[in-house]
Amino acid sequence: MADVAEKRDKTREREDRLHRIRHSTAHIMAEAVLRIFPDAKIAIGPAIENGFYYDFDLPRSLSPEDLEQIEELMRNIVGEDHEFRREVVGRDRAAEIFSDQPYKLEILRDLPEDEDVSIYAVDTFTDLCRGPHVERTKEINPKSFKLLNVAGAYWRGDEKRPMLQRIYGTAWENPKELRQHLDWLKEVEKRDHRRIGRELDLFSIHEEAGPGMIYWHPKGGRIRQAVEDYWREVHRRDGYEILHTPHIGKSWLWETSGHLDFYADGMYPPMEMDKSDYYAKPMNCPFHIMIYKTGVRSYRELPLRWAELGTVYRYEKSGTLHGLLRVRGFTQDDAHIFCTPDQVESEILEVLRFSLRMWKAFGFTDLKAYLATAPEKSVGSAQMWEQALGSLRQAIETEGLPYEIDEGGGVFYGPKIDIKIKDALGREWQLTTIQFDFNLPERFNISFVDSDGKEKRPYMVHRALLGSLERFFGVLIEHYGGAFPAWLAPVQIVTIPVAPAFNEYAARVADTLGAAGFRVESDLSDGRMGAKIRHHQGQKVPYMLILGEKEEAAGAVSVRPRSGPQVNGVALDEFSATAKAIVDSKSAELWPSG
RNA sequence: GCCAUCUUAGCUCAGCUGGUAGAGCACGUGACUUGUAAUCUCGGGGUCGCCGGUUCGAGUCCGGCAGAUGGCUCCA
Repeated sequence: MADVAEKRDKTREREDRLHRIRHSTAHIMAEAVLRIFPDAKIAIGPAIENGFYYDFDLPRSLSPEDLEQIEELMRNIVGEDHEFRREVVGRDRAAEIFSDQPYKLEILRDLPEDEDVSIYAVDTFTDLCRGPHVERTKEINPKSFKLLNVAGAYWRGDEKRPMLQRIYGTAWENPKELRQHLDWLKEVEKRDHRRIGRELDLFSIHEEAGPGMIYWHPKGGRIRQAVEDYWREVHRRDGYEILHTPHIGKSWLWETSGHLDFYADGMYPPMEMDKSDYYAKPMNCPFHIMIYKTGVRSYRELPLRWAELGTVYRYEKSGTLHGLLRVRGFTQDDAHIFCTPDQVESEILEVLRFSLRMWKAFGFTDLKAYLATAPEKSVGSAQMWEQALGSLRQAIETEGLPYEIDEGGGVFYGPKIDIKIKDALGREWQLTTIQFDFNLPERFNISFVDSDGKEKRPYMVHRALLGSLERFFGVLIEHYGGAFPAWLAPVQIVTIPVAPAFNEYAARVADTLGAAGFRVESDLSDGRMGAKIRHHQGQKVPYMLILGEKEEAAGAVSVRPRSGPQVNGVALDEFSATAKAIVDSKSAELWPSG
């Protein structure tokens, strides 16, 4: 126990130290920028994950060469070993110091009146700042920070305010950590799903046909099919029914749901037909409610668990689109649960468990939940919020999932759990969401007949586990770097003859394995075997089967798993059985070790 | 949508201060008939993102538009 506490203290100490270093480096950068642009207006410059930034209002835009120059200046300043001096000053004095810094004056104005105002000075640079900082610049290693890029950023994040130039940098305790971080950034770039998507021929996007729209190629389609097959199977097992609903709906539907009032900006504009306006759906829920309303529902038929791989369209601003991760058309793995108040707790627990099982199957085990409570304006009674929140919290705690409470971060129509998953590079992705909806049942006036014969309002829960198939695909690609486990790989096996004389055997083996249910190809092209191995290794095919005279004579194959050493002379039946077991178990391992 | 940068062959990229486009990979062809991460030969392929301007002449300079990239913002 003491060890754990000690370790936690050490971690916190290190984080604190890094925070000081980063924040102080940001100040040094501001000084360097001011030396080059004496008229620059400075905004804010905090420490962030892995580094820092500082926002400036400058007479001209910065170039990469400017960054080099700034970085050089920073090293000089750091090398001169200046002291960081903290001083508490009166407001008037502060206003005087920053009289030609309008952004600082604005911050000063917004600080609570009873709070001390502190300033930090280092060398020639003084900043309005709460701190903390390092004591002297020698605590910053001149070889352990690097400026990364320049980006536009609105003052105070408000698009109506001026656009500033933000310089991002990364800073560490020592050069080795910096190098590791830069390597990590390289790895991130290598795994970029847009690059891998092209290299492995998985998907494409076409500006001339509509940005933000995903075209799944045959190999991407195979992966999607494997995902969907699994998804349908586990939903069936978990008592869900699968729905299919239209892509467009008349304005009545979106007026009733409230989307046109609250969400019109996010919707594609209407198509007019027969004097009615039709909208592409941004969500599936109203359609599911229409199905709910086709009959009188008894408490005996609840809970209803209705799922749909429903393709929705949302207008996303052009600047926000990003590969598969931010798109305008996508397929949600959506479901709506209609249940009685008594069933809420067990339904939520089951949804959460279901979600955890699914993530495990896809190879994600590091999950964290975020529980969002009521925002200022909300619909639904306090008692409903309380019960719903209680069931969410209960479920998280029962499952022992780490979680944080996002106070007031909920949406107006109900509390929710968002689950973030951590990928192989330690990045968090928010995909799963489980949300109560107190709004739509009201608006569409849905009900069930309870055991006492009275009509009551059911609880409605939205949930998407993978989120959207497109976004999930992007995360999956980056998580595995394109080296998918055998059950997901678009091509699971390639047979490679050592020479053309064995083409016939390679084709026969491929046929046999194809008949056994594998996604298999034979490479009978003209190239040398070495070139074929290189090619398919690059395509990250899980199994290459090398076939020559010895193999053919024995009815065997030599297995070259994507990872790990080749296994020679495996009987074809045995290979087939072993590979099938690995595929069926969704294992990340490709071959039994030992 | 906003700021910055970018857009040359299917992909990755060269093309200096303006003088009518080039490499590697990929693809096609022919040869070789091969045992573990690139065999050799020859060849096809680009209205240099689109529109306009400056110029005797624009891939190159200027303007507009589109898209992409890095951010900001948004994501009831």
